[in-house]
Amino acid sequence: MPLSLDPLDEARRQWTSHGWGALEAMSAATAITRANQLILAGIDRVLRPFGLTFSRYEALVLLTFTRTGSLPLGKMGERLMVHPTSITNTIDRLEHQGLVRRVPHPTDRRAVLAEITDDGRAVVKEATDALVSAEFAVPALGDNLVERLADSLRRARDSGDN
Amino acid sequence: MPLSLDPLDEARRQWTSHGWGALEAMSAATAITRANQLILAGIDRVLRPFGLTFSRYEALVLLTFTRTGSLPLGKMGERLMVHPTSITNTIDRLEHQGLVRRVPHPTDRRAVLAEITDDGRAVVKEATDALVSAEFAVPALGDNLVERLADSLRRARDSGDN
DNA sequence: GCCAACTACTTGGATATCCGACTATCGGTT
DNA sequence: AACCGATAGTCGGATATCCAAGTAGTTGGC
Repeated sequence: MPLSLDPLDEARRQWTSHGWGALEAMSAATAITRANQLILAGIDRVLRPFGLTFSRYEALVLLTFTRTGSLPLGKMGERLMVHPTSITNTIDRLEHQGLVRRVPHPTDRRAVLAEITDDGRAVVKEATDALVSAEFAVPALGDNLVERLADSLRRARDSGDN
Repeated sequence: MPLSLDPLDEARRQWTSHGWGALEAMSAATAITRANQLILAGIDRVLRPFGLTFSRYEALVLLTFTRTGSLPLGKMGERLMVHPTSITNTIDRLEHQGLVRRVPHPTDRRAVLAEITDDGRAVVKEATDALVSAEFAVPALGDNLVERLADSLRRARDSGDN
């Protein structure tokens, strides 16, 4: 699935000729959006045989990285930068798949811990091998787009008033 | 909504200490995912007062950039790199809002053109002004993340076998 | 000129995400 | 000790996205 740069270039051309501003920021935003679409599609395709999506995979990896194999849902949402309700949904599905289980927090009765199961650990291991082999679908972007994206971001930073 | 780089750094540290591979590709994929979450959230917040999402805004801009103010749905899906069914959904909503209308393709009776309305043109103009003022939410990433993201992408390109 | 293969779009079903609102619990203040 | 604001998670509703499958129309080969 090669990305033609034409749409991005065409957008820059049209944007300029309409006299609209913030060209670099627009380019950066658009490039990130497209790159995300490509990478997410590629990663999800690699993960499908394991019955996982990138969201669920990320959640499992997070649990793998803790000493106890468990975390409060809220902490997971913070780390993954998603809304609390998204984590509830993610853990619902992982729990239904038997890859994590909900356990009560030992000291805070409001909180719920997600704890990875043995099955969960096994699946993460296999899925990680597959993702590493696929270089996380980043190569799917192609040298050109990676370079272009990096350039756009640098220029947006340099020209922005942030 | 500042992004702490800690989660990304922490992921790199843990990933390395577990002896997992494709570190740069993983970092690039994760950084793009996070950047996309931030930018999309920022842009959608700017667009909400206009009753638009980024998807619908992009579709309207695409139509604005054509001579006739219209395009076949399939072409739009190609340009925006989304599945045909997503465009159907997007145009459904825009049509319901009165910002575009479906018109039959003059020569191909399979195809459907989406044509921007006067209301659509007016809304795009206002929304664009707002987005330009907000620098497309790219500044929300912060200098650090933009630089880090650009670096990750470059290193992923250099270390990848693509 | 016909039929098979292809193309354009839509429909139905699934997942992920957000927001607003709600319940339960915690903790500091008075 | 009681209360009240803050916190943790869940529920209902909305949007965007994909995939599989279906319908309608087009086109090329024979």
